[in-house]
Amino acid sequence: MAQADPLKLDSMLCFAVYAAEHAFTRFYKPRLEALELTYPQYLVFLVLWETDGITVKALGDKLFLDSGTITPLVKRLEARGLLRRERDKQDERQVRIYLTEEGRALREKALAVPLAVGKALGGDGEAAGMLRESLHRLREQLDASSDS
Amino acid sequence: MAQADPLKLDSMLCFAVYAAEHAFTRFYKPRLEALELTYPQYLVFLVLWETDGITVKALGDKLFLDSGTITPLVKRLEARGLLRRERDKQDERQVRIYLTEEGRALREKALAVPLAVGKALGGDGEAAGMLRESLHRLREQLDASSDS
DNA sequence: AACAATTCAATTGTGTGCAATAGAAATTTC
DNA sequence: GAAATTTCTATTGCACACAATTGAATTGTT
Repeated sequence: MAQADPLKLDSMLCFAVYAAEHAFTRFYKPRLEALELTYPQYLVFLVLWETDGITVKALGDKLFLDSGTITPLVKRLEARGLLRRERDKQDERQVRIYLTEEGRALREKALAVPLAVGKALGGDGEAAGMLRESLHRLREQLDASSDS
Repeated sequence: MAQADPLKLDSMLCFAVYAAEHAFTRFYKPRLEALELTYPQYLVFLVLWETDGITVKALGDKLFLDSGTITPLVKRLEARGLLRRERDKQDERQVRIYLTEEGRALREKALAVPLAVGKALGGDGEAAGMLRESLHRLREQLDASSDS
């Protein structure tokens, strides 16, 4: 049966995504207080712990953020001594981001965060994995249509 | 099999939600240009077209936004003559929001937007419906844990 | 009725997020 | 190898988004 009212808020996938995203941010906030990180800052560290020395561009590509967001975000983290920005010697257009000892050390505290998520969601993580893949496909479909 | 690295970005449900939300915003942006609305402004109108005369508080509850976000957002729409804010006579703490004729007229143009989404996602909408319900449950689980 | 507690909208301050632009550096084209 | 194009970071301006606070209005208590 087709939707009677095509503009009904609660029937919209976009709003379900929007609301879930805010719920995640609210959920993370108190859990990230021990690290003194905001959620986007936490995402930056997830990338850096995997790939130290990444360029600003590559970081933005991974997180789907542009330089207008990344640059000030990373600068705040640099001001706190958690990382260091350095222009690439081979290609001086690029700026590479390196963790400081303090930034690397944050990782230990961060391990508690995904545990809290797992606890909140319950289950064995299979349902969460399926949902994650559905969202991945959704993002690809939306991005593919955005170009055209 | 449990996740080898619990801090791997691409394995995280939170990031899948985060990225999908941004993709939706990017997707909507050009589609909402005909209405000259941002995505959050569009959400406000979805509510108002359903429930004209709603209070600022109730609007915030529906969209999971607080007064610090809603108040300036609605004021911008009022400045453009799309709606009108009026203090409730019975309870003067409350401000009710009423559509103007121009705000009501926007609805016609808005009908094209969900059609574009349906086209981008393909299918009969069943998969989208399932995904929407999964996200709804996810939000409830996160909010329930946020309180505690 | 008087006072305390609660509710609600608005404001301030900080941190994203993106469009548009600027400017430096590298690459391509000729 | 000089000029045009592209790539990359940074900046500016505008719009969310939330925490914390304020102040007005209402409700609850005695």
